[in-house]
Parts: sequence; C-alpha cells; structure tokens
Amino acid sequence: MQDEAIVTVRSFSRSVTQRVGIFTDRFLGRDRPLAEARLIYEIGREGCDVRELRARLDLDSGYLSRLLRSLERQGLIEVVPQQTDRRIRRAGLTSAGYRELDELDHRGDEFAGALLAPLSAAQRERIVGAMQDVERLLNVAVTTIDLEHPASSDAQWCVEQYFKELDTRFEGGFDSEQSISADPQETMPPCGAFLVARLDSRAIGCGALKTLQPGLGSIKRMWVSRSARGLGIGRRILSALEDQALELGLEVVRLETNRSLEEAQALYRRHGYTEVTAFNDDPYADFWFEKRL
Amino acid sequence: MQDEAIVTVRSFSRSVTQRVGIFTDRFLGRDRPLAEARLIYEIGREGCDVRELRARLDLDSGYLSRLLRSLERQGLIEVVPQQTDRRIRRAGLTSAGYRELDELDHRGDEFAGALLAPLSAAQRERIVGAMQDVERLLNVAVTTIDLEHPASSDAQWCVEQYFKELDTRFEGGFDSEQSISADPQETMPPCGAFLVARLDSRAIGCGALKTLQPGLGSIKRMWVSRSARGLGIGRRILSALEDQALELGLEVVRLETNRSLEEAQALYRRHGYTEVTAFNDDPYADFWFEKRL
DNA sequence: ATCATTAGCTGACTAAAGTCAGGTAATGCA
DNA sequence: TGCATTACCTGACTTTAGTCAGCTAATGAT
Repeated sequence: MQDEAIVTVRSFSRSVTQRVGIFTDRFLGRDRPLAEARLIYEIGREGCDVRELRARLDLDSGYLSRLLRSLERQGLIEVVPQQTDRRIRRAGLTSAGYRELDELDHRGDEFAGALLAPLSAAQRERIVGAMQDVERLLNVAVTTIDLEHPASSDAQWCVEQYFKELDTRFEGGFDSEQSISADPQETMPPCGAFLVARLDSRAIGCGALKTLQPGLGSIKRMWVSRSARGLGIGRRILSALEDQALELGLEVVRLETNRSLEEAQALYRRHGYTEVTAFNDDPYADFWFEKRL
Repeated sequence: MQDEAIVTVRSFSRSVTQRVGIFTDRFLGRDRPLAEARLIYEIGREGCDVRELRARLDLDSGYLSRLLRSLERQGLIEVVPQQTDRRIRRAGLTSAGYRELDELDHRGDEFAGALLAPLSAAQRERIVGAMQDVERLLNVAVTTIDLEHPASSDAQWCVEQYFKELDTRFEGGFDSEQSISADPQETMPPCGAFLVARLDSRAIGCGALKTLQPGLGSIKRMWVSRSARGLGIGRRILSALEDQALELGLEVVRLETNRSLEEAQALYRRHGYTEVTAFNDDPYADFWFEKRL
C-alpha cells in the first residue's frame, strides 16, 4: 500500500517533469536563457524587490545581479532604489518587458492548449480535476510548520490577520485588548511556543501555546489563511502544538473559542478535545475545550 | 471553461516542476551532474544499447559518448560491442554502478516518502489517485499518430503484435495467410495509409486503410498495445484513418471484426459505424461494419 | 572487392549556470 | 560619530550542457 504509493509518486515525478519540463524549456525559453525568462515571469506586472526575487528563485546574489543587468541592457526591466530604504532595490518591467511577459504568457497558454487538444472532453475534465488535486495536495505536502519567535515579523503578521478575521466574523467585532493575553514572553520557550506554517516561505497560518500553571497549557492564536483552508493545515498546527506541549511537560491543554468559528470547533472535536464548563471569562468565548495529552 | 482548464494546466506545470524539480536536482543529483545520474538510471539493471539511450534521452551522439566515457572512468559502467553487430555497443552497470543505482533508487524512495509523510491517509490516497490520472492522461496527450511506411520496422512490429494477439484471442487461433490481405503497397499512398501511434517514440498502436474500389475503403490492422488500452487511442487512430480516407477521396469505409474483440466492436458502434450484412468471406470475421464519411 | 551506410567516437568549440571573494553605499545602533 | 550590518554589485572563476565537423570501424548491398 505504502509501497505502491511511493512507486506512483516516483513514476509521476519522472513522467511529469519530463513532459512538462519540455514545455518550460522550449516554450518559455524563447531564444533567451531560461533563467532570464523565469526572472521576467517572477518580476511580474507589479514588479518585485531584488531580495524577494533572490529568496523566491533561490539564486546567488551575484548571479541574480548579473541576470538583472542583462535584462536591463536588453531594455526589458528597470531596477530602482526604494524610497524608504535605498539599499533595497525594486525591479519592474519596462513597456518592452511587459510585451515580453505578454508573449511568455501567450506561449504558456498555447502550450496548455496543445496539451489538452488531443484529449476528449471527458478526459480533459478529468485531467484538469486531477491536476487541481495534485497541486493542492503538493502544496499541503511542502507546507512547513516551525517554531518561531512570537515577535518575528511573520508571527506578528499572522496574529494581525487573525485579529482582523475575528473582527469581521464576531457579531460585535473584536478588540484584542479585551481578550485574554498571549504576549511574546508567554508564547515562547520555556513557557510556551509559537508556530508558523509556511508555504514557499510565505506565512499561511499560526498557532500558539502558553503555560497557565504547571502541567496545564492553553492554545491560542490558531489561524489558517483563507487560501489554505480545508487542507488540514489547522490539524497539523494543532498536532505540532501538542507535541510542543508534551515537550514543555504539560499534561492537559485547554482552549476557548467563539460560536462563529464552526470549523475550529469541528477541528477540536475531531482531534480529541472535549467540551468543558467555562474555565475563564474571555468575553469572546462561547465554548471551552480540554484535552489530556 | 476552456480558459479555466488552461489556467489549471499552467498553474499545475509551474507548481509541479518547481516542487518536483527540486527533487530531481537535489536528490537524484548526488554530487554528480544530473545528466550522468539520468544516464545511470536509463541504463538500468539490464543495460541498454547506446543507440537506445540516445533515442530515449534525445542526446547528441557526441555528448552521450562523452558522458559514457565519464561514467566509464568512474568505474560505474562498461560499454561493450554487441555480438551480432559489433558497431552497436551496449552499456551495462558494473557492480559499483549497481550500488550507485541502488543509492539513486533509495533517494527516490526517500523523496517520495518525504512528500507523502505530512499528508493524512485520506489525502495520501487522494494524491496518489490524482497522480495516476494525470500521468495516464498526459501520456494520452503526448501520444502522436503519424502516417508511416507500412514496411517500416515499427509498422511491421505492430502488425506482428496484432497477429499474435489475434492468435491468442480467436478460438481456433489465427493464421495471417488465411486472412484478407493488407500488403504494404495497398496500405500506403496513393491507395491507402498506415498509421502508427507512438508514446515517447515507442510504437503503441496502429491502423491501416486500403482502397477496395473508387470511393470505397477498408480499415484493417487496428491494434492498440495492451499497456495503452482504455485511453482512447483506438478512437484517435480511427478518426485519423477517416481523415486519411477523406483525403484519398473515399466516401464509405468498411471493416470486419471477430466476435472475440468486444472492445473493437463497441468502439466502431460508438464511432458511427453500423452493422451491415457480410461483404466478404473473411474466415475470421463475425461482424461487418460500414460508415459513410 | 567496392562503396555507401550506420554506429559511435574525438576534438574544438560555445553558452548557460552557478560559485566565491571581495567591494560600495545605505542604514541602524551604541 | 564610529562601527557593524544589510543589500546589492563586480570580477574572476568553474562546471555543466550542448553543438558541430570530421573521423574510424563494422556492416550491407552490389
């Protein structure tokens, strides 16, 4: 069973990289090195900071610099310093660059059309559905969940998104001041933990753990970005938080949640949490859960 | 609808090549150029003729030669002339080469395992199924159907396979001498056509057309390899033969088939062929079909 | 026996990809 | 103000990938 799955994954990898790789090479690379074409693609219509490009394409700083100079010489891009921090430089397409990107887009569409053309309508529908599944699940597979300093910019950003969402979903809005605290000190070792889920180094979810008293912990700040819901990321964050709790020597974890967050409630129940009577007076809490680890 | 399909295909291509490409590069390429690793893979445990390697990997003859010399110097392979034709040389792994391939295999398994690990059992099942679908349908999409000289080695091979299959499926076996002819001259322009379906330049199916009398043609030698059945290749060969028939100025095409070939019958009926009374005395025919183009 | 063809090899090249050790300007911090 | 850090750049390299022309040996056809 597991063996068969591995054989399938390997066979898939080989055949798809081969079949689709040909596209990337021949279609996208219109008499231009592949790296340059990819760079144009990655800069995109809105432009992109050089540091961001370096991170996304995982390129050596010197190499990227050279590629940018080459595209600049060809009149396809412009690289200008940011106003706020003039060390950071931002690459943007010129009008010639836009045309080039249009052309790349066009070729991509052509390739996709050529791929689908020989298939019957039913086969087309089927392959499209299967591709969506594979892509979605690959995204899940490469999503990482890591311990993070709760004051880091990504962690802060997640919490901000979380608060914003609560504010729109709770009937009377949400004010973090009125809610029970989860300060940086409380949610980092040795008292707690803060986890960030990332896809392609972009934060897409978080979860925090703090110690209430010896052996008893509390889970806070469980959030998954709208784009990543329904993929089991919440479940993985929750499991990872429980692992952290065990490492901190906690035996029981608690959490409270609002009636408007139905998915969260369902997740907790599925994951072995049982409803208990109110253990605090959080003004936004409607349900209280507990689990013995 | 079509637009959405194209967007899906493109998004799939980007994400899969990125995610899976990393594997190919980092896992397979163990401190060795990718081309060499692929070559070891392709030579495999049974070894492989150099010409075959050239065809499969689509490499320049000189380049391949150099790669082989490099692997030979590393003691991983041996290249020896064939006994029957000493121009043709066959590459095989040495025991060190075997170990290397084992290692590559192991890394591949590891990669696949790592990919599946974060997924739940249900997700794993789903991605494996979707991967199979995508792979199968991509194979369909890149299958080519081309006009071919009926005496070419691939065409002959297909006909041979076809006869073999008939011999096992017909109750009393099959003797091509007793069957109605379809000689090379009859199944090539200007009288007819011979089509070969190929996947990765390997023949996987065929079909022939010959002119019986002005305006009237006959379809013969419809065969699809067992490994490629159920993918609509037969349908595509049939359509392509009809296109050929139209180009040859034929208005009606006929064909006869045996009762044991149920899939074929079903295909003909689906494709607009209607059963008619026997128009010949082929000893193996049980059903006679006809279609006005 | 002669000659064309096939299979593979070698040498000489180019382009693309990637690495690494410095360098400079801008910024942040004590 | 001075100094460390950050963001990016340049120059000098290596490796990998790939192309092309011309060569040799084996084979097949006549």
